[in-house]
Amino acid sequence: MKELTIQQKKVLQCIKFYIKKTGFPPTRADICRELGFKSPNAAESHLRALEKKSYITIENGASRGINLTDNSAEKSQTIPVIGLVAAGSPTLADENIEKHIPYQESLFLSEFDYFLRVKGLSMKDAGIMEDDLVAIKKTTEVRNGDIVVARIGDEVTLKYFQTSGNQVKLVPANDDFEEIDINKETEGFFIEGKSVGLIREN
Amino acid sequence: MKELTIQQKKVLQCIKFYIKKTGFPPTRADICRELGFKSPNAAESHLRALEKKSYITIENGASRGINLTDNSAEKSQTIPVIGLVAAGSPTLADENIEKHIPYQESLFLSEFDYFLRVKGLSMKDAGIMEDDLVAIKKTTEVRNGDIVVARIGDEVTLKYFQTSGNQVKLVPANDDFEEIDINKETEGFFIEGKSVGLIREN
DNA sequence: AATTATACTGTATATATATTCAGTAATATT
DNA sequence: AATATTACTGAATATATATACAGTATAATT
Repeated sequence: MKELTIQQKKVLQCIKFYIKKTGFPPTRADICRELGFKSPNAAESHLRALEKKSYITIENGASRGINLTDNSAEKSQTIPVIGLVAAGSPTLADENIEKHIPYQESLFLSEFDYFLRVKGLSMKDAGIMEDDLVAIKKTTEVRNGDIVVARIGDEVTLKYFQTSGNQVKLVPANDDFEEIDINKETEGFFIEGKSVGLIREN
Repeated sequence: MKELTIQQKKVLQCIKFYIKKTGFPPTRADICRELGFKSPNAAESHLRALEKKSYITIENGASRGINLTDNSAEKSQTIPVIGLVAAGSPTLADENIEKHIPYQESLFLSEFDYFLRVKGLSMKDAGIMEDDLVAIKKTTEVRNGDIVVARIGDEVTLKYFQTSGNQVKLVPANDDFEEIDINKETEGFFIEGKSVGLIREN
């Protein structure tokens, strides 16, 4: 995917905004009006550049024949799914991202940043099963009873959160697993976020 | 909402299809080509009729200035959420619908018809908790091991499905509940559909 | 040093498009 | 019985629109 120049980005944004506002794509003249160009050819050449870099397609001869490609879809419209591997941290780096799911505003009651693919059954009694997608909100502000994503060094786990004073308990929802007792100040210990929802795809 | 004539419905469908296909609305000539009219005025007058009945708006003077109104949006774009009450059947009748959720094509691996709001913990060990939303596909073709929505008279339950011969077992995923044994031909017994996914909103 | 891409203005024009007017005809409503 | 609505054909036209051509200028690439 070729990089866009600042002006080309502006034109692409203008097209998206125009479609959102009116329901149909802009003419060359519309783009000029929105962006302050004085010649329709300014819009024309930007459009051809965007076409060349395949952010749009242009139906030749048709009025308003601009079509956004899949490429040019808003990135913030999709949510990454991250695999929870035993000895890996759920970062938003590309290599950890399993796939993207189209974004949906009202899917859960609160906002969230990514989905975590669950491995293992340590939260079974909380109704969280293997391969479920847990919606994670990135935050360090968690309360007792929250289901949190905790990192201890390279290990990342999903557990109930319990704290008193400087001690933290990470409690599994499965008798076959043992709870983790750790000091808040421990090197490498970190709360990545908390669960705000769940999706099971089966 | 005023009723549309058959021809007006065809024109509205044509507009929707054209936008889906090309990304921008049709011209009068496009509509004529699609529907076999020989005069652009045929399209024009249908458009004005659709405008009058507020299924579309028309931006005068603009080419392809047709805009679908909220009225004309496809109803299937939202999914109903139905409450699973102890002594009530999950029908799609208005009084049973709790709310609507915006539709999302790729949310689960297969298609589904509605969400069922879970009451009780009879499927706890399958990771289905109180107030979860189970995505239900309406079908009678279910297999052993599927989680199904079964109706027995006025009662509706979510259970594992097991069959051999003419006998059906509806098995809970919780030792505190008892399994139901029933004959396929029993009066009032019906498989409403099966679970194909789950959402937890907490 | 030559070429290409970016970023425009300004003019011109073929044609794509909306839209009006004049009809015809069948059906529904008042 | 008169009027309005639906459902078109057919022709005409003003204008909306895409698009080419001629320039100017700067920055990046080969």
